[in-house]
Amino acid sequence: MSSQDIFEKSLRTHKLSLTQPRQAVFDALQHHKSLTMSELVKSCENFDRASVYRTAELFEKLGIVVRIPTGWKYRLELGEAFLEHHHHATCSTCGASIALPEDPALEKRLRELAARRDFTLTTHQIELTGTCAGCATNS
Amino acid sequence: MSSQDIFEKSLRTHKLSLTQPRQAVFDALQHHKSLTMSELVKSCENFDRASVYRTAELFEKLGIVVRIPTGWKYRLELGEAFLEHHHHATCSTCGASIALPEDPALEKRLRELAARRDFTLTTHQIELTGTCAGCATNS
DNA sequence: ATATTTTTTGCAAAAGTGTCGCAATTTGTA
DNA sequence: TACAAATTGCGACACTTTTGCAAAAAATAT
Ligand SMILES: [Mn+2]
Ligand SMILES: [Mn+2]
Ligand SMILES: [Zn+2]
Ligand SMILES: [Zn+2]
Repeated sequence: MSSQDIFEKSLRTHKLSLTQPRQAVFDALQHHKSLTMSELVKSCENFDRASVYRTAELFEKLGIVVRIPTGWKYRLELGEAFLEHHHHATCSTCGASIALPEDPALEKRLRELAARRDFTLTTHQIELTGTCAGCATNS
Repeated sequence: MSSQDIFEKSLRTHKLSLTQPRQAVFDALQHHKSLTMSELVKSCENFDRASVYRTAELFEKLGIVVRIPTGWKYRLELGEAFLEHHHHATCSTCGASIALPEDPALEKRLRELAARRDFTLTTHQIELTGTCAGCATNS
């Protein structure tokens, strides 16, 4: 089952139309791995800003995209149905967003932490902040 | 040494004035535990928006406040000189924010993860989302 | 295929967010 | 109290995001 299929199925399941702006937003997310809102708007310049915003909000509700907070802005990525679960480190000097390797031990630790507070975990977010290798060298 | 003392000392150390807007921003941060930018601006309505922004930026540089990315906005909290390092689980049903127990093993794991990408860690953020014990029972 | 119904879009306007230069005011110091 | 330096408030500006609504597109029924 291709990403496109999963995408279409998700819309169908929720009785939503597969429209041109929605396809364009999905394509942009597949092509670029990770986008800010303004990058996404630029990628969909044939369509109205408002439509892109509405689509992004909708996709987030459907779990098609996830919002990744990176310092002051946030980035959009395809959700877990399309990409492996992962976290990011954001360089506060150059703004680069670095995907981190999977770490099952870390994930397990989080589940245990939640369990200790009788908290039923549905999702979580980890964001590392600091300086990337490149910026550390050139300073 | 009170929080106020630490605050004043931080300003003095950097040869910065203790002004009315700065005190107001600090007070707001102490009173509310955690604020968005617009909440902070509202809390300091006697002062200009630009001053509040400039103060928030300054405080962040001094480490008096930390920026906590949550979803699409970010929140401001007093930094580690004023509050213990901690993370939260947020109940998506009732909105409760549950402080999590310290977990040195988790913190260590994060440092190791960063190291694997040659990333110099200055700070990090973890946010668990799910259902609290109370809401899980009443549903 | 075409008509009908429903959903979604584009537009235009407005509200919200963050930044900047500069004159006026406040602050620290003597 | 007076002076010099630091900071503020103002006003303007450049985005960014949200909203209502008529027009267009998409889904459904005929
Ligand atoms: Mn990623
Ligand atoms: Mn931590
Ligand atoms: Zn960098
Ligand atoms: Zn709850």
